Amino acid sequence: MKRIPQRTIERALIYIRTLEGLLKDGREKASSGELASMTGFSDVQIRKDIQSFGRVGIPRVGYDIVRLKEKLEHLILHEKEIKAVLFGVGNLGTAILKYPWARKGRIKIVAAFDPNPARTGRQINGVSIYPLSDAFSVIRKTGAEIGIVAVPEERGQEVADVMVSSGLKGIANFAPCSLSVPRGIPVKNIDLSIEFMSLFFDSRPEKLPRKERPVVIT
Amino acid sequence: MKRIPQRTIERALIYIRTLEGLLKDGREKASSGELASMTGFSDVQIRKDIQSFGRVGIPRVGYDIVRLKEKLEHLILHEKEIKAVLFGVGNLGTAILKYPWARKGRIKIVAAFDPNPARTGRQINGVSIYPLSDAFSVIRKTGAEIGIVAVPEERGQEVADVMVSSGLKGIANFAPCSLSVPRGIPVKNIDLSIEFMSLFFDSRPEKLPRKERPVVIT
DNA sequence: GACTGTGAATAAGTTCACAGCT
DNA sequence: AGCTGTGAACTTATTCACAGTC
Repeated sequence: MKRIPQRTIERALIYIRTLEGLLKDGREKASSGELASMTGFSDVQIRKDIQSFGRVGIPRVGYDIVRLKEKLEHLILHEKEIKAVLFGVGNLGTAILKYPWARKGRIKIVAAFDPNPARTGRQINGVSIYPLSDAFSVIRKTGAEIGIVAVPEERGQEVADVMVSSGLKGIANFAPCSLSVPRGIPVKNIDLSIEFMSLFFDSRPEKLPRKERPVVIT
Repeated sequence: MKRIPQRTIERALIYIRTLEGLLKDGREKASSGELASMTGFSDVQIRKDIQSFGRVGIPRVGYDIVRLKEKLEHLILHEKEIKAVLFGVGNLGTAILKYPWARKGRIKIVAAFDPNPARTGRQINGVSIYPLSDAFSVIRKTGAEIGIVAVPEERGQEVADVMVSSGLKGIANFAPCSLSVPRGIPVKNIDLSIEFMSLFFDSRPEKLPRKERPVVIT
C-alpha cells in the first residue's frame, strides 16, 4: 500500500472529529463538499486525502460516515499502543489529562508527575500523579516511551533532563521554551500560539483560485 | 520584498523562543547548526528561513542573537494589534490566558467569557471574566475580532453561535469538536493531539538523506 | 576551517480538469 | 445531474552543492 502523506495524516484527525459530530446529529452520509465547508479545506483536497485510504465513497451519494470514520481510524490505530507520561499538572497539564485521547489513536497517558506535593497522590481522569522523584522508577515500570512537558517555562529544562535520564525516547513540549536534549531524542515543540497565528497569515492577498489570477504570457 | 513562505512563518515563532532561551543563558551568537540541534530542524532549513529576512548572519561567527530575534519579531509584529476574546475559563482556557502572548506578535486577549457564575467577575492575568450573556456588548465595545473556543465539546456549538452573532470575524477552536459556522468566517481547529501525533508518524522509514538512497538508473 | 548565503535539483503538496459511476 | 476518483499541471517546501566571506 502507498505511503500516506504527512499532511493527510494531520487532517485525518480533523476529519474524524467532524464525522463524529455528524454521527451525533444522526447523519449517515456526507459528501466531500459538505465536509469541505465544515472543515475549511477544499473538496478536492478531501477527496484526495480519502483516496489514500482506498475507495470508500459512492458517486452521487457521498461517503458512508461510519465506514469512512473506520477507515481513517484504522490508519491511526494500526500501530501498537504508545504510552506517554505527563510532567506538570497545572492548568495546561490538567487539560491535557482530560483530553479525549482515547478517541485519537492509541496514545495512552499512563502516569503524571508534578513537583508540587499538594498535587501528588491524586488521580485525574484515571491517571495517578506522582512526585517528580518517582519519575525514573515509574517510567521504567510502565514502559512509557514519550514524555509530555506541561510545566512553567522556568522548569522546562529541569524536567527535560529528568525525562532524558529516565530513558524516554521522545518529548512533546507544550511549554513556551526551548529544551536542549541529546541528539537522537526528538522534541516536538507544540506552541499554542502558532496554529492560532496562522489564522491571520493565511489570509494573504493571492489566495485566489489560479483561474482568477492574471495570466502572464511568457 | 519577497513573500515569506507560510512554513517559515510557523517556524519563526519557534526560532524566537529558542533565541530567547539562549539570551537568558547570556549567549550572544548562535550558528545555524546550533539552532538546528536545538529546534530539530535542519541547519540548511534554518539558513533558508533566515534568508527570507535579509542578510543577518556573519560567516565564521554565526548570527547575532539580538539582531536575529529583532528581525524575526519584526515580521510577526508588522501588522496592527489583533484583539481576541476567550470563551471558556476551565483548565485549558486558564492556560491560554496565562500564555505569554505578549511575546508572540500582537495578539491581545481583551476579555473572557464563561457560563459558570463562579468564575465570572474575577480576573486572570489582567483579563476580566464575564458571563456569556455579556458577550455581544463586550465584543462590540472592545472591537475584538477573533474568538477562541476553549469550552467542553458539548458547549462548542452553542458558543460558536454566540461568537458569530456577536460579529467576530474568525474563530480559533481548541475544543475537540467540529463547529459549524456560516461560510466566510474562518475556523482554525487546533487539536492538542495533532502535532503530538506527528512525533510518531514523522519517523517513517525513508527519512534517509537523499544521498544514501539507492540510485535508480533510467 | 568554519561559517553564511543561494541557485539548482528534488520532493511534497495542492489544484485543475475530466473520466466514470449511478 | 451530481457525486467520487485520479492523472497531470502547478505550486510550495526542502535538500543539495557549492560559492563567498571572515
